[in-house]
Amino acid sequence: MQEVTHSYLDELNDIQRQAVVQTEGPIMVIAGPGSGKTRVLTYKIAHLINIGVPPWQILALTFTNKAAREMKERIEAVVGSSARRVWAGTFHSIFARILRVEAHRIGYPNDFTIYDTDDTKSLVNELIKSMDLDKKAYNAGVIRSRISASKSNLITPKAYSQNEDMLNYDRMNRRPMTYKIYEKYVARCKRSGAMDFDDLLLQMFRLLYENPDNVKEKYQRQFSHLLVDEFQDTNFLQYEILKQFVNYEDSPHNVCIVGDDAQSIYSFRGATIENILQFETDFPNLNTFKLEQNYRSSQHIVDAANGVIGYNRRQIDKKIWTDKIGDQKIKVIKTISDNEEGRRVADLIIEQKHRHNLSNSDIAILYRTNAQSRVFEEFLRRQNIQYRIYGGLSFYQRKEVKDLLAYMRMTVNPNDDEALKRVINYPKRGIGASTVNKLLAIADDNQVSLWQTIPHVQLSKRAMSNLAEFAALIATLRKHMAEGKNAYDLAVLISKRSGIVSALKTDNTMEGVGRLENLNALLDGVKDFVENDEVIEGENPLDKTLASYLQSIALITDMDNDKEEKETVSLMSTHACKGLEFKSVFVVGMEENLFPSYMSLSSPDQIEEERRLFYVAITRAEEYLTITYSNSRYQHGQMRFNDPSRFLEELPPETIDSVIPLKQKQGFGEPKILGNFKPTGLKRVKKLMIDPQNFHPDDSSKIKPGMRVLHLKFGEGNVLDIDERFVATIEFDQIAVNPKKRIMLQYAKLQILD
DNA sequence: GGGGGCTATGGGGGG
DNA sequence: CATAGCCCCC
Repeated sequence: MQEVTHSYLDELNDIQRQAVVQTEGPIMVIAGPGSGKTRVLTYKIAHLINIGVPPWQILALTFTNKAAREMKERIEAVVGSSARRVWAGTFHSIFARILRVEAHRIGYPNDFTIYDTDDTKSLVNELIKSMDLDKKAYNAGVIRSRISASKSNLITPKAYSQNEDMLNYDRMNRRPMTYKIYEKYVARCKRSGAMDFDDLLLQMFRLLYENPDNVKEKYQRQFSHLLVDEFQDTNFLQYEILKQFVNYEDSPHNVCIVGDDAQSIYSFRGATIENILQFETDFPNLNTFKLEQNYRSSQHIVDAANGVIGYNRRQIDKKIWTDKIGDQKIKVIKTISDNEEGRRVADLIIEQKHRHNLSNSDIAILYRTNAQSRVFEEFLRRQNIQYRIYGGLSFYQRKEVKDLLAYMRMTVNPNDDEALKRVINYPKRGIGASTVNKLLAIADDNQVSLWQTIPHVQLSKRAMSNLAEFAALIATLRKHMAEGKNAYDLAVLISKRSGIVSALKTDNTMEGVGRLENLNALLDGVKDFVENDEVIEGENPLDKTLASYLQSIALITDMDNDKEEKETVSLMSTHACKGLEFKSVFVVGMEENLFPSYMSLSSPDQIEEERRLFYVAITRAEEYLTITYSNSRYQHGQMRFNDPSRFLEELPPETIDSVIPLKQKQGFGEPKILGNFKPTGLKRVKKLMIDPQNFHPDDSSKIKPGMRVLHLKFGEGNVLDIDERFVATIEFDQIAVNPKKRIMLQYAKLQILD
């Protein structure tokens, strides 16, 4: 009725608009690459808010934090700051947030630890060892993924132990005790007050399904409208949770899923396209919208993508088209070695930048495996081209960072067995494997955490006193936490008291210095967290506890860092590139055994998934697409000779520029590092409005309405109002979107200007 | 219990 | 090639 008055609707094509303005009932949007999918999602949410749906009743589940953040920013540009109260985030982060409030209802502490992949692997390894199993047959990674897959399909340890198919499969692979490891694994996580990534989904499901204190109705009422992005990448469990939210008596089924079967690339972690088909069955009065116009790529790229994906058998019928002008064909380049490939790509980047006036940020290099990034780094560095690697080892996975985080985890939740194992003897305090094994045995007998066994263990005098010292350390840290110290003060205290800092200070090697820098970067990050003083209207008051900090970082990935950073060439895996676009894209390493991966060659389904992955990669390009492959490359430490990828033959010939003949060049000799590049991971790039040197915050109790003040991040502004909770409303001059910020004076760093 | 040096082994994508 | 795990010696 009022839709005509909303100007953003003019920015949509007919189909997009129909999908946006239908605000009731189930909707499915099949969205080809570059078809304005994000635009539909964001405008749909903006539209819901405009017609009066409270933002906090909207739940939007995305695939990455980055996608959620961008979506929120774009909604905010349309409807203002109320957009921030939309529940937008990844499945994992949204459910973690809910579980922080509700976990006690299903037998977990609300301050539960989140185990990352390393933690779970270490736990599985420990169980394999303690059960005296052959660790060749029982590969921790394989067992871990069996457990993960079981959870994702709602198969409990009990169901597993009664499932003849799964047992047979394990027997055939000479690991019949897998079910037992699974059972012990679950018990261990439980008594450690820990959830792994799958638990964030599984326990969320349990919470809704078992429905203690009618908690399900609470969330069904709260979330009146659900939206799911990248639905093709959801697994069985995620879909079951979705249905728990949506299916109840007289439910309006306000659920909108957006996805593209052709871009389903995560079956290895349980994603299933079946969910799309199932959705059509489960919601028969569904309206389906197909977005087929591609606004991103030029004709040849779209033709190539259509050509390639046509080789897949099963797919939802659609035809992607574009009216973008441009006769740029796809370049396919063959090189003699992986080194040569790196050099050619770097040279071409220089050339493109000059010839087409591109900047670094217009360019991406996409590879199948993260290990391929090395040669490109090397040559980009030589050419003095700024770059950034996304993915790979994230900052939070570095050893020294994990060590300090483990102490923080122990402080928040001392029952966290994995954290305890990590730090009980780091820095060295004379508590070795035999002591830990004793603790493990007692813990197992009594089904308690390692921490809880400490008062009961019998050891030699010396071991006892070492152990008592460790326990006292943790108890002291916990005392400080109970006294209300904020996360930063605690983190500094922990880094000193634990001895981590002094241990690293004695190491004067380059590595040691780097580690210390990383620790400081971590502490800076905690400081950042504590000093963030912006209040989001209607949200809980700012929580600066260590537990809250740990929660805030548990689910961030390498993709989420440094969003402000520009002017770098992006290097990332083909998986990580989903949802992004660049003027110029290089898809490298197009060889058999690499892309498609040798792991996928035996199964037609997996080859099809590799093809979809290639489809995703090439559709990132707006204007220039360059594909390279190499005659030879170092793989697994030795020289390999792979054939060109089968996917190259599937590119329609008329979309390809003549294959550029291989040019032999002399080698460069020893690589010379030209400097001026930054190591990845430890940067903390925050846009500051002013030079911190010139910033001298005043006592915030002196701040009064009408004053002119300076804020480190937001710049100059006028204090409009201060309410009874000492939250100031300040309008900042240089903030374009929503210049009025709510700042909690308790944490505020403000300098008075007049 | 700690540390150094050697051997064996595995090496995909990510929340 | 990188790392985990093992053995041996202190």
